[in-house]
Amino acid sequence: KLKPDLLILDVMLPEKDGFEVCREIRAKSSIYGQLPILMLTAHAEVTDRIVGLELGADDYLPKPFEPRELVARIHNILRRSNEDHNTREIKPINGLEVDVSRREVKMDGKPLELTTMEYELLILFMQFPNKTFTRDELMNRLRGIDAELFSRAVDTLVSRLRNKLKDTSKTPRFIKTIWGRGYTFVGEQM
Amino acid sequence: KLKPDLLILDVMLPEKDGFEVCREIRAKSSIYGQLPILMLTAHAEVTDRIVGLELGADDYLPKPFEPRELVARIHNILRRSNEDHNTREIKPINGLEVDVSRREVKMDGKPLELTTMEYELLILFMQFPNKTFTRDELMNRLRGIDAELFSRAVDTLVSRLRNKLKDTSKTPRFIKTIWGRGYTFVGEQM
DNA sequence: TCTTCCTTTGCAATAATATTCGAATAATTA
DNA sequence: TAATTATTCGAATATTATTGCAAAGGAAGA
Repeated sequence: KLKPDLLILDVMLPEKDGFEVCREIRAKSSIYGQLPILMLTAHAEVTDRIVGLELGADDYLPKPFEPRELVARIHNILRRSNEDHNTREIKPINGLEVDVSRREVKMDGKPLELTTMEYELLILFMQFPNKTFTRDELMNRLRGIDAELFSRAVDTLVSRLRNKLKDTSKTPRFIKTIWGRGYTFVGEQM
Repeated sequence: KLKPDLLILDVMLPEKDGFEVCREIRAKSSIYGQLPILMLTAHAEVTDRIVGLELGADDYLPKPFEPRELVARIHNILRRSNEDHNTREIKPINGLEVDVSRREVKMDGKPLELTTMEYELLILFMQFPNKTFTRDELMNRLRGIDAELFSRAVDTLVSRLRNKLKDTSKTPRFIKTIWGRGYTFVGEQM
């Protein structure tokens, strides 16, 4: 599964036009509700630009354009969206709080020092509590597509994270092993 | 005192041009370093747009423009920059005091001589204690341009600032390295 | 305005660290 | 018992710290 940082959207599409796509994405406002959108179009008309921006595109670039300008605009959007992106909250679960913008993790109020991978793994888990991830899935989400199938790297990582969370596989407070399948992060208890 | 939310900057100014102003704002003043800037110009040249965006303007609108488009763009920029981009107090932290109006820094009561960059870096840090900045972010806010991705300039700067603060990376009193991510200025201790 | 001197800053090279992977081994579960 | 998972440790990899040097920038004086 892809996790896009930015959508470059051409207005000229075979089925429906880009405006429609843009509106739909913004309207559904699910996971991609805030996905930065850069509209690309041949129409240099002013009205088009207005429509594009009002529909919620983050920027608008008429064709033909200079590659350098495209790059500059992409940089610009990403820089801002990273700041916004960081605002996206992860709900505290079971005594664990994560502040993404500060890259700070607290367990029972005390700050926790995590390495890059440990941190990434944790926020991935916390974004989808109770979802069972296979090792493959985790590998792909954490490192891209080049997952070694027979690697026990994930186990190692989970082990280290558990260790820092003072969690154990036998009586898991946070990360539960789903035997023969993968791992899951336990959400709220009842 | 003014607390602007947005700066609309005309490129055609009597003394110096808007590009210069934009660059200076982005580079010199960390306080307004994040102020959204909308550049306005008669030059419809592509190169102008490139320059404007690379200097850190948030958007660019060539004259003549439709009032509706201006409004749409303003909306757009402000939506993205909901965060408080306004001046923040710089509170003394852990023995470090900064008097912005005098451009004076004191550590444990003794004055400290910092260069421009070191000073800017420090007040940027102190405005957002405990926030983790990536190198990119720091570069953008300090120099106002999209810096080379693989430059270690920030490391150098941090190293020098640490040196003057008598700080070390191993047992940081002020600037902590977040491995694989960037740096953070440690706020109040607990 | 030009020149000179001094400071600052970025870059590159190198040294120092931290992290991550994968194999080996121990432990656990079906 | 056979499979699967947990943990540990060293090697390989990735990232950061520091320092010297040259270029850029600024201030002061001619």
